[in-house]
Amino acid sequence: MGITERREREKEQRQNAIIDAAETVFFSKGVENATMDEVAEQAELSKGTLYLYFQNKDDLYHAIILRGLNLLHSSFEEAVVKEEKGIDKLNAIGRAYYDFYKQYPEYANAMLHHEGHKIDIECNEKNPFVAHCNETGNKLFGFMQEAVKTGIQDGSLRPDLNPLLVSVVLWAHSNGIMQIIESKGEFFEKMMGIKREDIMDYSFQLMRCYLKNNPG
Amino acid sequence: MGITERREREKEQRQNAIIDAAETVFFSKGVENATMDEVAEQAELSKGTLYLYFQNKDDLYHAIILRGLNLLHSSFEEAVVKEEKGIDKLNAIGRAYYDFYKQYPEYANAMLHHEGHKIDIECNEKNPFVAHCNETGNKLFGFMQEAVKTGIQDGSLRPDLNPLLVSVVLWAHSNGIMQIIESKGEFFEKMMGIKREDIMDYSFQLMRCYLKNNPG
DNA sequence: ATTTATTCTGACTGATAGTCATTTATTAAA
DNA sequence: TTTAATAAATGACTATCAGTCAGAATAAAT
Repeated sequence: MGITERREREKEQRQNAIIDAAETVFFSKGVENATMDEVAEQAELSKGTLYLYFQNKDDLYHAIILRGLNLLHSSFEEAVVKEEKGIDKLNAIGRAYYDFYKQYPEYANAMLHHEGHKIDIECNEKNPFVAHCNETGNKLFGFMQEAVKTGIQDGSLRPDLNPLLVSVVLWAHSNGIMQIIESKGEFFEKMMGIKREDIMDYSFQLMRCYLKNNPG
Repeated sequence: MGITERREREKEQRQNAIIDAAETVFFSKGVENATMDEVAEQAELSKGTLYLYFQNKDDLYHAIILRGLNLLHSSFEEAVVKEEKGIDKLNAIGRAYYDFYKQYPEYANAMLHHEGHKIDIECNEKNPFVAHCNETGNKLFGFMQEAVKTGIQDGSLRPDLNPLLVSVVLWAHSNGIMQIIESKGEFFEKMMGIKREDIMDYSFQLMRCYLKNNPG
C-alpha cells in the first residue's frame, strides 16, 4: 500500500514546484509587485490551489527564504567543522556569508525580509514556514555563538568578550552591512566609487579588530 | 495683501495636522495595518484631502520619518560642535543616537523603514518627502564622515582607517543593531535575559575597538 | 450680487489577497 | 464494470484598501 507514500511524495513535489514558480516571479519583479495570480500562472495552477499548499503570500515567501537559510546552514556547518580555532571558525563563517551573498544575492536579499520580521511565538500554526525560518535562523546564530565560545577558550579571541552579546552584535552588524549594500549599494557604487565587495571586505576587517586577542 | 501668506501658513498647518494624525494612527497599529481612511478620520478630513497634501501613503509616512531625522540631525549637530577630538565627536554621536532611540523609539523604528528603501533618484517629484529624507540622511552620514576625518587627523582614531568605508560600516552597524533590537528585542529580553540597552551599549563598546588609536 | 479661484468631499475604480461551493480526478468497494 | 467515497483542483466571488475625480462648498475678487 504505497499509495499514501506516493501521494505524500507528489504533494511535496507540487509544493516545491509552487516554490519554484514563486521564486521566478518574486525574484524577477520583487515580492511587493508580484501577485499570487502571477505565481499561479507561472506554476500552471489556479490561485486557489496555491492556498491548499501555503497559508498566505508571506508564508510562501518564507518557503523561499527557508531555502536560502538552509543553504547558509550547510555552509556554516561546513565552516565550523573544518576549522579548529575559534577565530578561524568565525573567519570561515564570514567567508561563507560572503560567498553566499555573491552566489545567491536574491536569497541573501530575501533573508533581509525575514530579519525584519518580529518574532511571534503564536504564529507557528498560521505561518509554518515563518516558524521554520526562525528555527533555522536560531541554528545559524548558534553556530556563531559556539565559535565565539570556542575562541574565547582557545585564546584566539579576546578573553573579556561576552559570548552572547558579541554574537548578537556580529549578527546585527552583518545584517546591517547586507541591508546597506542592498538599499544603497548602487548609490555608493555610482556616486562614491566604492564596490559592494569593498564594503563587505572592510567590515569583516573591522570585525576582526574587536574579536581578535592581542596579547601583550 | 497678506492673504497669500496666511494661506501659505494655513496650508502648512493643515499639512502638519495631517502628519500628526498619521503619526497617531501609524504608530498605534503599525503602518501596514493602518489605512488612509483611518488617518482621514483622525484628522477630521476626507480621504481625498489627504491626497491634496501628500502624494501617497508611503510619502506621508516619510513625512513622519523626516521629523525623526530632523530631531536626530539637531542632536548630531550639537554633538559634533561641542566636542573637539574626532573620537569624542563619534562618541557623542553614538550617545545622541542612543538617546534618540530611548526618547523616540517610534521614530527610531520608522527610520528603519527608510533605511530599507532603495535610493531612487527619479522619485523626487513623485515622493518629495522620500527625497527630503534622503537628503537629511546624507547630512547625518556627512557628520559621521567629518568626525572620522577629524579623528584621523588629530590622532584620536587609527591612522590607517579609510574614512568613507569606516563611516559606511559604522552606519550599517548602527542600523543593524537598531533593527535587531526592533525585531528580536523582545525575544532576547524574554528568552536570553539581555536588555535592549545592553545590546546597544555593548555594540558601541566594540565599535570603539576598531576606531580608537592604540599607539605603541 | 456675480464671477473667479481655492479647498474639500466622498462615491467610485482598480488591484489584489484570500475564500469556498462546485467540479474533476483518483481510489476503493460492490 | 459500475458505483460510491475520497482527495485535489478550480475560478468566480468577497473584502479591503490605495488612489482618483467630477462636483459641492467656501472664500476672495470684481
